[in-house]
Amino acid sequence: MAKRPPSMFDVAQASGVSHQTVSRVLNNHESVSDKTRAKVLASMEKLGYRPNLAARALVTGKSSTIGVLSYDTTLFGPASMLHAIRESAREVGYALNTVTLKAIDRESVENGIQELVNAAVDGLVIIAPHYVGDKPFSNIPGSIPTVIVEGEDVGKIPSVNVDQILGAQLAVEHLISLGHKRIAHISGPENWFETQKRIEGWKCALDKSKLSTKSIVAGDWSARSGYEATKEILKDPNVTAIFAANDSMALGALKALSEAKIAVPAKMSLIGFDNLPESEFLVPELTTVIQDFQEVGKRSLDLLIGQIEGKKTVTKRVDITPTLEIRASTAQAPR
Amino acid sequence: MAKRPPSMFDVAQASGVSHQTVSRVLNNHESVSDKTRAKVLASMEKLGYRPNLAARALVTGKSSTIGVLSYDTTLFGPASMLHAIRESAREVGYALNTVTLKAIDRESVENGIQELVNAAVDGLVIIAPHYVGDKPFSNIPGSIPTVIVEGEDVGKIPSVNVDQILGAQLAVEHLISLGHKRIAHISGPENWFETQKRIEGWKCALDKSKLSTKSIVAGDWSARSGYEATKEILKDPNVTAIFAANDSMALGALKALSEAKIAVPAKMSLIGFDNLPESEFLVPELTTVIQDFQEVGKRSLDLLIGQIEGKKTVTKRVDITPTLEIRASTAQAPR
DNA sequence: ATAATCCCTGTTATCGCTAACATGGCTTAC
DNA sequence: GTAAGCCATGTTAGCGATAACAGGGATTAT
Repeated sequence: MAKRPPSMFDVAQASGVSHQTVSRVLNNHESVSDKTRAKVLASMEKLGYRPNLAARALVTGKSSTIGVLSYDTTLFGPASMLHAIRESAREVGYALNTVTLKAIDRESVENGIQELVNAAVDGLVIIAPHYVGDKPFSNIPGSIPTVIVEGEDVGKIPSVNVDQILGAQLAVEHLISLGHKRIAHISGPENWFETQKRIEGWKCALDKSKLSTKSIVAGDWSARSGYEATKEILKDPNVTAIFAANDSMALGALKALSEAKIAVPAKMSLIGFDNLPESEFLVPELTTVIQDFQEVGKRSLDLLIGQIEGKKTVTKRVDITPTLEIRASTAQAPR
Repeated sequence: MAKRPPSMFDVAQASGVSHQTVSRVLNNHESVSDKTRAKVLASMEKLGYRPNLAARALVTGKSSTIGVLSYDTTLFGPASMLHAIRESAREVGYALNTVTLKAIDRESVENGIQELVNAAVDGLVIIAPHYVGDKPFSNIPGSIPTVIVEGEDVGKIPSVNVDQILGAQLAVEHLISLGHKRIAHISGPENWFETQKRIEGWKCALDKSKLSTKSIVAGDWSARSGYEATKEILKDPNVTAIFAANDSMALGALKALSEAKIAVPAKMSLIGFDNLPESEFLVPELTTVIQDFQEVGKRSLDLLIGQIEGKKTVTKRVDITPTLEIRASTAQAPR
């Protein structure tokens, strides 16, 4: 009843060749005559042959699987990157093994890495944009190709990064050009690289224009935190613009501003980061910084595959440039 | 240099036993003396031994991998379910192999299934909530345990479903109880089960109250489509409430209403579905129907594992009850 | 005391595939 | 015409684990 699925030997027998020839056909080896190849392919089709990946993995030592370590995949950013990575991986014949981090301390990250290493992944993509200490990850075997996404490249691991500082600068300079003098920032959680970089870009832009007042409140990326942070910021009546480190927090800010009866953008300009699909349909349409998550995911995988296939020219670092999308939530500073 | 990782034989040698004893220790086989076990465990630790999963998969015929077929994982719903499934799977020692569907026709679904079957998954979770024809999926080998999430159980495949009809009824009845007579519906894309069920619930609730006017416009789940649909709906000045089939479309509706200078909820009540994390921070806070995606994911996996481990009592169908979350976007119908 | 039983451990075969080497027929070169 | 070379194919040997059976020593039963 539950008979085994056909193996190479079955195919070999059915087409009157050796199993090795079947293997050669399967791997597109060149020295197989067209006639034999056709015969074998026909038998495979007829028997419904499917190669046993475990057997192949065992003998080649390659699992054709890429490990991805990521933080909360229900967030738009990670979800988008993961999606792009998955698609790209599929195109080149790799499956994904994803481990999701619950906490963001060093130990969790190393445990996650260990788990993927144990699963014998051929390569590793680490999307764990938190600061977890100065030391490079100790438990990535030297033999496993790795790419870090949106993380500081401790050690010499190739990485793909969006230029967060530039993104923040674009946002803040836009506000400055509209005449805003006091521009508050709702940042992300402290131990994220993205948080630090965006703060840096914000500060840098303010400094360039000799604006010394830097009011900042930390959020946690959630709409709720943006809402709370904004209430805090509003205690300073001189603030005329808010730069939120992501769109969700900007959305929360919008609510707080609405409750305080402060019109956006007439009395307060607001700018976000990420460009959620919904952001264009907020009231008012949210000005934001676009980072192309798809591109980040795709490039990460390219970089990783490059390493795995052992290309000579290994790029050490890929930078993605964010762009400013000006919509209706930013306007001239009120006089 | 690139020396092989230690195998069972290395561990066996280091601890002076046979490789089979090492295997027994690894699989917690009972008849191994405590002394031997300790010795072997020590050697494993010392050598940094990691079992080769490919070898195990080859001999046991089990890959310890579960295949998940899903549609657009950047959407909140699928992403949440996937997350829950992943976590639950990890707890019981299974990895996930996810294939994402680009299109929603029958062929794509069957191709996706084929891909996962080829990858020798031990079980299959299909999150493909589209209507793809009456026939059961032909290419799921009878031997592969399967669970369908949010789909019609064609054939006899166990499924996990949120009671979408009930959810829609809760929403619409809430509007009716507030005195609304003309309640428009922005539906999802036609070939989704969820779309059909929510339409059914909406119609059913209207019928119960003898409200015969049923204006409906289809969207595609996106905020943009909700925005467009609402502009269409507003051509009928008698509509006083809109039931959107998800929160994103409700968000788009909010924008269209704002542009038309129709106050929510004073002149128009609005209700969504899904409860996005952001929905509570929209202006006004969005009344919505909560479906517990986490629970759906978790239960799906439980059901699948039950089948895989061959439990006798196989539940055929799990129903999850949605709940209505009343917030500020719904109010008494204007007189 | 001898046989039966059980516990623990070892030996051998096997899973399905690829790598490496072996072989045999045919072309090419001198 | 024979050596050399090449192409297409076959043969053998593992990869690292588990399964099934075999066996030896201690304990228990007769």
